Amino acid sequence: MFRFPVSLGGSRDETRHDQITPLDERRVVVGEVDFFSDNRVSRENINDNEEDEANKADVKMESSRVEDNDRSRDVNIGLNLLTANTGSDESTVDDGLSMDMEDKRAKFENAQLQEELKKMKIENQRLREMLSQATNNFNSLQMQLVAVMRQQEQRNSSQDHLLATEGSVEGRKRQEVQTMVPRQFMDLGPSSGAAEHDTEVSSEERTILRSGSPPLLLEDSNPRESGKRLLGREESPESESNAWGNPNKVPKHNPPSGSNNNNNNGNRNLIDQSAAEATMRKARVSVRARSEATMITDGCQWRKYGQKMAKGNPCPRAYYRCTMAGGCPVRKQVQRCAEDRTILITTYEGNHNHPLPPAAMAMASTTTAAASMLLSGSMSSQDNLMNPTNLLARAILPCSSSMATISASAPFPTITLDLTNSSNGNNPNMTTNNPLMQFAQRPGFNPAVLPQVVGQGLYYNQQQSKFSGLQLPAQPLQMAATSSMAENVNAASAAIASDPNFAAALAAAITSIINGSSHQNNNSNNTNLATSNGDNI
DNA sequence: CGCTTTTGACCGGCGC
DNA sequence: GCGCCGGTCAAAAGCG
Repeated sequence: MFRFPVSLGGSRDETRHDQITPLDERRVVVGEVDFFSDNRVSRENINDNEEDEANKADVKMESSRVEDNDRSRDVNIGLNLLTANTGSDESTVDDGLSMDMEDKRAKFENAQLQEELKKMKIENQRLREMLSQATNNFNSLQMQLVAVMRQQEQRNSSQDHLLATEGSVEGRKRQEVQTMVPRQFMDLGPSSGAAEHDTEVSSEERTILRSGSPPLLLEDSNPRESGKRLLGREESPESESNAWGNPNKVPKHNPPSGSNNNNNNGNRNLIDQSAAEATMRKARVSVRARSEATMITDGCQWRKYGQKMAKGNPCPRAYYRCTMAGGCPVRKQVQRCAEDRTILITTYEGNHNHPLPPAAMAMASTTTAAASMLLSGSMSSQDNLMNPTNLLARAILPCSSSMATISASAPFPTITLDLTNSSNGNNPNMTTNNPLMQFAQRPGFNPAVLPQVVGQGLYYNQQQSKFSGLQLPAQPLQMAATSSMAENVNAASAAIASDPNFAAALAAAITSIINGSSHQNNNSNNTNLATSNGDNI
């Protein structure tokens, strides 16, 4: 087991430049875009610094707490064993033993003690991973709930008018019909020029978009159903083999559950974990950023294992694998945008199965959160990963019609975090409705640093073991309950400006996007968060 | 010498 | 069945 230097003042200049980890040193690539380089963070932002301090303190508390736990474990274990030892010291039976024997015994017991300690640490690690998994699941459900609430709110507001003008029975019927066929989002795609976006929209996707929406499944419009499905998916022992260990055998779609009935508790968690990994493997998080460098610096250690020329793009696509730990399933693809070669598109897949340095944690948390968010909707249907009722699609597509594409045939759901921020000027509304963009558009704020801001919020939460999920509910629900856009904006802004908990800010931001989408159906033609499920590289 | 990168071969999925 | 394509493998080369 190894520990990374916990330098959570990641957003401060001096820490970044003075405390470069050995890994960082090894991996410095000339000209890389360093998303997490602190000189990108405006020091004018006092709040950020204050939050850093606060989080630093929190993390310190956490680590000290962990140490305390370890100590307490030590004490407990030690007492048992040492008691025997002490007893032997006082025992008249052992009086005849030489000091040499005592010494050997002490050493032996010390070794035993250390062994025990190791086991406990491993167990502790395992428990933490389980807890993290549970948190992810919770987040997913939370997001679904928020989206459903928003939908209902939308329906209610739109139906109020209908009910006022028509008979109540007629209105109720219409409401039911709308509930059954929530296809307004898919319709937006082709009509709003999704295909014209750029080469990120594959020809396949264009075909799909032109050919119209695939049949919609109804389950996802029902919160209970989707929740059930989500749980069913997560609890189903999808596949025992680690998808990453054998990448070629990763099923592109979830096989029917029940293919494996090995449900003894010992394996259950492992199975759930591997199933979750396989699930996360399928979700991709794509980050677009302007960069002349060959690769962005995300704090992780990558090894290139392949390069291919992708169709429709003169720039080669490079494949990287995380090498920070053996068997880490995380991979990423790096490719330049065909239309604008200054844009570097990095696509992440999978979850790290090892501790990460703070800088890497930022991006990892961001991608994990995005993937979880994406999967919370898309994966709830076993029949079709890209069911258009996909939560994220529902949430985001209306306000991102020019960027978001949806295809029923593409293998992997992908969420795109667009940090190029190239067309903000075209849509001033977005700057007020999207707290992420509010962040990015602060004076002196480089949009490329966005993942750091978002990611560290999650990171801090995870490090505090309080977990973002446990803190997410308050604000998203609160936000979803408000119907006024101005309130949303204010709440989101306030959350970011004053709340040291960045995860809450993230939640507010996401919720704001979700809420904002309902107000921007007509005039929004860009966003910094888009979904697609094809290879949009 | 060990690690990383390069690059052609290979494999599986998918459409025709 | 065949070809295309994306993704991965693995041997060779490069590098410190």
